[in-house]
Amino acid sequence: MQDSEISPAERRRLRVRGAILDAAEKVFAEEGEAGLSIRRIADEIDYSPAAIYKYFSSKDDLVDELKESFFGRLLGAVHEIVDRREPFSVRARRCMTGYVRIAIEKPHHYVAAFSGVRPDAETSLDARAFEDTNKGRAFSVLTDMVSEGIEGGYFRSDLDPVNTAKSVWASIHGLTMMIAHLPDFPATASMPGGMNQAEFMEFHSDLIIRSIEKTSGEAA
Amino acid sequence: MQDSEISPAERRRLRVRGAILDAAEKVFAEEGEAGLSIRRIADEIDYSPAAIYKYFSSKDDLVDELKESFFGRLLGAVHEIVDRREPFSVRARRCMTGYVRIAIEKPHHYVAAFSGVRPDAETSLDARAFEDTNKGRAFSVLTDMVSEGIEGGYFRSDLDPVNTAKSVWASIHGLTMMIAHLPDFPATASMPGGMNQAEFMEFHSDLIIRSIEKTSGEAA
DNA sequence: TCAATTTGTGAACACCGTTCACTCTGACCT
DNA sequence: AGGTCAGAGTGAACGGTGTTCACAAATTGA
Repeated sequence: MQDSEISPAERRRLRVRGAILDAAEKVFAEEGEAGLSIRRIADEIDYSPAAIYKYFSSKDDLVDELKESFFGRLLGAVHEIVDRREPFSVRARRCMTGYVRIAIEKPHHYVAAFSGVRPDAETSLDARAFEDTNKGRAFSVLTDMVSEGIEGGYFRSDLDPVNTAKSVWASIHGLTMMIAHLPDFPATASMPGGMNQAEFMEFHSDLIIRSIEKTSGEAA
Repeated sequence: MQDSEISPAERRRLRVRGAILDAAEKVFAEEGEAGLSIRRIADEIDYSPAAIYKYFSSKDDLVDELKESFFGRLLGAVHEIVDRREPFSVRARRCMTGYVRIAIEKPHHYVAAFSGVRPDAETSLDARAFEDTNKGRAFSVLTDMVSEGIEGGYFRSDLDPVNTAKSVWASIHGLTMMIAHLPDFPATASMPGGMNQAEFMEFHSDLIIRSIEKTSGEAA
């Protein structure tokens, strides 16, 4: 064991690396991927632009790490909701509204996290890799939630959990993207007394749940 | 009337403008917004880069026109579906699946069309402007469809058409974005016999419709 | 025919991501 | 202690971007 397994110079390296990520995170949150430049980060931490390449092999690499860590926080938040000791019905709802709520706290992050369209698309994600992603893990949480609902008799028993989870995810994702892209999404000028964001999130979640929940007169 | 109201030099101008848009459209469809550059367009039409600025005030302007015209085509296609002489139930379904199907024929266009996040977000769309947009008109078509469903007794009568249309739009939009970003979206390696894209679109639409349709034992 | 408007251009500006030869510092080994 | 060597950090450069501007060429109108 000697002393701490990892030490003197290694720590400095991690500190600088962290500073780069912090600076990038700050700029990214405020101005999005467009406002983020290597030179800008370098200015922020008083280094030369070239220095950053000693810590990240490319800007894409750096940004990927930002996205992944964001999705990690999102995953953690959703997980926390799902694991609560509460009736399934409230957990299911909060799982959806929570996803949207947390995601849109950092709209640029969320949008960017889904913009990983590789031009070639050559077997872009082979599921093995996908499940090693925070995005993949978030999907797993959703699948588990749906499975629990089916097994618990809350959701229709003729539904396939995986496909259902995908559909639910798509619907939630859609609302999130809408709000992220159209900053005052649910608002409508031609309807002054309309819903606010929170109310609409509830409304949307209601509809989603209604689409998969067991109809009243059905056997378990 | 003399001759054609608009003529000799004006036509040449429109022709060049069109050529620029065509070249841009081609590159954009193939390589997305990333691969599109003013110099690239200029090369394609054998003009100097500066020449383009005699026809468009900025690259954003040019791209906006591309997006708007794409959404116009999408709108037209959806409209065509909605206006068909068919039972409401099939029109409603095809309206959704058609939206997704046509949108993902040009993934780059669709994604870009929703990426108009103005950094300041200062009253970005004041509804008056929104309804003058093809995006806005597409939303109107959806609202009308929902209204028709409610009035015809197909959908729950306690639903507000505007908010319901927004929710449906969000869900459809979500699936479209999923497919656009994750090229082989519905696929799952851990589930070999999974649905293909078309099947999943039907499945997703089924769930959406089920969430808003009248439950069996209910009065009109 | 002459003047005026418009179309097109080449060069430049300021930015971008990235690379490379280079210096310098700090750790390690004898 | 001195010498070596990996690594951090840098300035300059390359090729790319959107955009501007003064200027030349062409087309229009009178």
